[in-house]
Parts: sequence; structure tokens; C-alpha cells
Amino acid sequence: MARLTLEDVGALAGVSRSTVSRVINNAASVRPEVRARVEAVISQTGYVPNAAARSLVSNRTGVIGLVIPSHVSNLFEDPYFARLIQGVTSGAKQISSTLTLFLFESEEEEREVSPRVVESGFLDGVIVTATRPGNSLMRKIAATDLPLVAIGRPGIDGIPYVDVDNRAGAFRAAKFLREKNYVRCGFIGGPENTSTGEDRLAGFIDGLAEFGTALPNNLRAFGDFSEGSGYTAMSELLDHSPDAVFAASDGMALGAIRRIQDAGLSIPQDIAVIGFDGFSKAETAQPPLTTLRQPVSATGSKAVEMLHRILRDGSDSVQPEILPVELIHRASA
Amino acid sequence: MARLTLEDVGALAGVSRSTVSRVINNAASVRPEVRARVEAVISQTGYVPNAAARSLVSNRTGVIGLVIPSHVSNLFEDPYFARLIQGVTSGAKQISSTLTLFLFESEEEEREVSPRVVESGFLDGVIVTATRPGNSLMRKIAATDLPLVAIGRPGIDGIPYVDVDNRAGAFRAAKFLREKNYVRCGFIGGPENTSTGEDRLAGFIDGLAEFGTALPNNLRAFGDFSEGSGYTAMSELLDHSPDAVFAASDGMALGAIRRIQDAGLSIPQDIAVIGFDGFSKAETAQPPLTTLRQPVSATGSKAVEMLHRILRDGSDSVQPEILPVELIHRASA
DNA sequence: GGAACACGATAGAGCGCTCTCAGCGTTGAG
DNA sequence: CTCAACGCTGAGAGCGCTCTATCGTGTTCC
Repeated sequence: MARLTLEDVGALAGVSRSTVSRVINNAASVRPEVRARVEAVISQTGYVPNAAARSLVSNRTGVIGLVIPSHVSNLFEDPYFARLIQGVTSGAKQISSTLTLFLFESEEEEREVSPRVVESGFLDGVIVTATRPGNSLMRKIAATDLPLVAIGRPGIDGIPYVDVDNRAGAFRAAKFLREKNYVRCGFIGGPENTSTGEDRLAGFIDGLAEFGTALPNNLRAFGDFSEGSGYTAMSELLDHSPDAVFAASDGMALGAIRRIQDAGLSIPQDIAVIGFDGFSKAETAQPPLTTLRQPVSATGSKAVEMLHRILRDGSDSVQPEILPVELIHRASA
Repeated sequence: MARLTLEDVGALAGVSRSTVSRVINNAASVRPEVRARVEAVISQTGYVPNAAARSLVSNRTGVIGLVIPSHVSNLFEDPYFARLIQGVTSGAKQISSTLTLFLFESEEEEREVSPRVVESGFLDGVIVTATRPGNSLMRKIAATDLPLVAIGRPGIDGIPYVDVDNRAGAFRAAKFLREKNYVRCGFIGGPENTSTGEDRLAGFIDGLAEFGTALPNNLRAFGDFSEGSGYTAMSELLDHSPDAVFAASDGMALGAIRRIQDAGLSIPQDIAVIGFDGFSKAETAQPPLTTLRQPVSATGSKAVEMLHRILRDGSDSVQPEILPVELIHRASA
């Protein structure tokens, strides 16, 4: 069967196209009995409006984009993105929007695809994950008039964003360790040019400083959030005998645990370990990992909500939001 | 600035709308000099055609959907889906299509959203992940005329699909273990109502049978592909002293390894372990996990390619494709 | 030199929808 | 009794594009 049009439905219900349109869009001034008649026809025929025609005239597509820039797509196995996508998906469902995913694998791809994405009017708005403050793709999108919300601290003025409180979380970790009288607290950080990397380091330093402790360079090591890199980083730290380690991701914390155990040391007796993420693998680790749980999924849905508000009320109507993280105390520290 | 239209570009280049349209669509019969003039205007102005207007008349949107039914979305942390999405994304890029993601969290959501998705003409075609043979969402979509490709064995006739050779992989695992003279081979399977679960069990049984060995019920246990469930399943098997175990996912294999080690046994001396997936965590496990590597990302891009062919040449032009899996020999078996 | 024929470019219709505006019947106030 | 006001509905324009039919121009061939 050929697809029905408004006109067809109107003919079946004995009204005009315009009236059917009003019924569909819940506009006022349609007599209840007429409305009922039209609705009956619609549900009998299973009529669904044509999305293209609709957005051609209304300039709204009901589609939002989630952009994951190239420099993170290799981290895609990280459960972080799975959760984030879940959050964004559920947020999109709330506002009856459809989610499109843009996963870039190189800067060249970004350059090629992004104009098509941004300018074609195909998207009502876009959410960009921002691991690197000031990244070029974000800057480019911000320069257009496509509504934009960042996830993470974008490092560019005027871009609304949602972030978790990385600083406060890391601060909390430091405080926790110092209160338990660990004195040689080491740090395994994420990449230094990421906002998460920067903020978790800064927060940890601040937290230690609160107790008059510094974070010497030889108790700092850096990875890429993955378990393997945590293992390697921990090797470096072991040379300087820390009695506690805060890793900026659960993955790296798990790597550190493995390294510590391989060195014949026990956790937390010899070295305490704290992670950051709160993923399920932290719970099943041996020993179970003390960690800072960040609300990843909530971050995603919050971003959609914010985008929705911008679409409705303009971009002045939103403020950056920083979601709290929570210390989960388990056996590793 | 207001968005440019074809008409505007035409005016700037001193030609008509139609000619600009032909240039954009690479249609023949445009004089090279005219073409060049138009292209110059386009690149200067950064003109991008309006997607909605285009698809209103062409009935093509350049958008394909990836549908992940409700009963698997809780498994979403499994790296499988991340990889699959990467594969689909890169496939979509090949054919200059955009990917939309439909992640359902309940059957109710499926019922609510799918008509909008399927009927609105918003999608050129759709890829549905099929873990449960014969699942209702797939059946419903198959009943429409929306082009459809399944990932995994759909268990419904006439649906084109891409799958990995689960059966052959499991067969290979059995053969490998029997050739190494393991005699009490246990099995940790996935959910029994999934095609992967069924096929990996069947292949393993066949493989053992090839060597005159059966798979007794007390050497079978089942999980949900997760590490935790592998741990639990292994507990059951330990009561019946297997000397080898084939787990239907790397996650469950890792859980099994942990359980075996917790029992004070060593791998592979006391019990050999083989997984299925070939994810990176298998490589860094202690001991490194022997496993069957399945080409997840390739599955995704293959599915897009197949969908593309259907779009172009009709659905008669494709055959189901079964991608080979590869045994990766490491220390655990 | 004129007819036939490419070829290149244009005008115009129309995709399915939204939205403005006008029309029409009913009502209530002057 | 007339006329403005109001509620509901329909007609029509137009969103930006593609594609067909058509028209003009330059070339070829007898």
C-alpha cells in the first residue's frame, strides 16, 4: 500500500487536510466529535505523518546528535560511553527525540562530516563530549548557530555544559586517605590535556594541601584511563613506595591493584587504592574497590534536558550544571 | 545569516536552481565552466542542501537505524555493543549515511516508538540486533516494507542477516580441548533463548561428539555473558571436577578463572579455560585467555553494506553472511 | 542555406506538511 | 433587527528540493 497522506486521512474522515493537521498537532479549536472521528481514522489506518515534509516546513526534525570526537573514540570500549549513550538515549526519549550518533575516527573525518551534520538542518541540536578543553570540533560547532551542549568542561566560553564534579571527587579522595593517615599518597592520572585529567589532578592536590601534604612529582604517574596503563603507571609509583594510590579511573585502579598484587603486596594493608567511576567491575574486583561514583547516565540525560530547554527557551535560559560524585567505601582503602 | 537555498546559489552563479541541483547531484550535461562557476559559489558560501527538502522529494533520508531491543540493553556494558556500534558507524560512513540509535529499555517502549520509527519515512533502512531468535520487534519490522538486516541469526525466514560462525567456533574449541586430551570438558553457556547461546552450545556438543565424547548435564552451566555469572556458573561446575571449561564469552571465562583461582587451583594445569569474544581484557587476564576471536566490528560494517545493497538492488540481491571466528591460543588452555 | 539534431539550461510541477487567512454559521449586544 | 464577535473549518500559499518536459542555441549534414 502506498503511504497515506494528510489529504487521504482527511478524505476518509470527511474533513480537510488542515483539520487533520490540527488534530495531530493537538491544536485547539477542533470540535470534539470531529477530533474523535479523525483520530479513529488515524488509528484504523495507522497513519504516521511524513517526517521530511513536516520538518521541511517546521524547521524542526526531532533529531539530536551525539558527537564523540576522534581523540576519544579509541576509548570507546570504556563502559563510560555505553552508560553515557544510555543516558542520552533515555533523555532523548523523554523529549520524543531521536538520537543520531557521530563517532569520529580521525580529524579528517570531523572536517568532512561535520559541515554536513551541522548545516543541513538535519539536527535540532547537538551534544558534544568534551574531553579536551578547547577542542577544535567543539569550537567549530559553537561558531554556528546550531544549539549545542557539551558534556564535560568544554574550556570555551559561552558553551552550556554538564559535568561531574571531578574536582570535588578527587578532593574527597585525598581527604579520605589523609584522614585514614596515609602519608605517602600517590596519584595515577588520566591524559593531562583532558578536562577530567586536569580536574582530578587539581582536586587531589587541593585535597592533600588541605592537610598540609604535597603531591611530589615522583608520586604522580599518568595513563589513558585503561587498565593496562594503570598497571604500567603503578610500576613507576612502586619505586617510590606510596602507601596509598588514587587512580583517576576504575580501569587504572584495577590495573594498579594487579600490579601491586604482582609485587607481592597486599591491599589495603601495604597500599590502599581508590578509583574513580563506580563501574560494576569495581565492585567485583579483589579486593572490592573503593571509588568515586560518577553519575554517567544522569550526565547524558541532563545534557539532553538542557538542550531541550535551549531549543524551547533560548540559550540564555541555561546554566552549566555540575553533578555530584559519591564516595563508595569498599575494602581497597 | 539566513540559510541559503538552491535559488540563491543559482542567482549568485548566474544560473537556475535546476542547474545548481544538477551540479550538486553530479548529474551529467552541465558544461564544465558552468559547473566550475557553481562549485565556486558553493564552496565560497558554504552552501549545504536542506536535508528535509531533499528527502521529501527523493524519499531517501540517508539515515539508517540501529535497533537494540530491550532484552539486551541491560547487557550494554558489554564491549560487544561498543564494537558493534563502531563497526556500524564506520560502515555508515562508507555509504555516507547517518546512524541513529534506538536503544529500548522495555517492550512497552518498543511498541510505542517503533511505529514512529518505522513508518515516518525517516529511515532508509534498519539494522536490528537479534539475540533472541524470533523476537517480536524484529517480526514486526519485517512485516513492514522497511528494508531490514539482522545481526545474528534472526530465526525468522526471509530476513537477511550477518552472523559470526558461533557453531564453528565452539566446535573448534571442543576440538582443541580434545586434541590436548582434556577428557572432562565443561561448558558455561549464555542464555539459552539466544541464538548465540544455542549455537555455541550446539557447536561445542558437536565438536566433542566428533571425538566420541558427550557433554553431560552436570558439566553444563549457564550465565548471562557477564563476569559475575561466569563466576557463579563455575562454582556449579567445580562440584563435578572438569579438567577444562569452554565459556561462551570472555567475560564469563574471566569469571570462571577467578573462581578456579579462588578454589586454589591453577590454570591451565588443573583446569584449562577457553573463552569466546577476543576482547582486549582476554589478553591482559592472568593467565592470558585462550579464546575465539569474533569479528564484531566487521559484523557491524557488513550489515550496513548489506543494507546498502538492498537499498540499491532490492532484497533479492543479498544472502546471509556468516563471518569466521579465529582461535587465539594463549596460556589458559 | 535550411532542416535535423544534439546538448545545455530553464521553467514548472509537486513531494506532504504547517500555518495564515478568509469564510461561514451561530450568538449576544446595541 | 442588525452587526460585531467568536468558534470552527477549509482553501491556499509556500517550505527547499528533484525531476520531467520544454525551449533555445550551436553544430552537423545534405
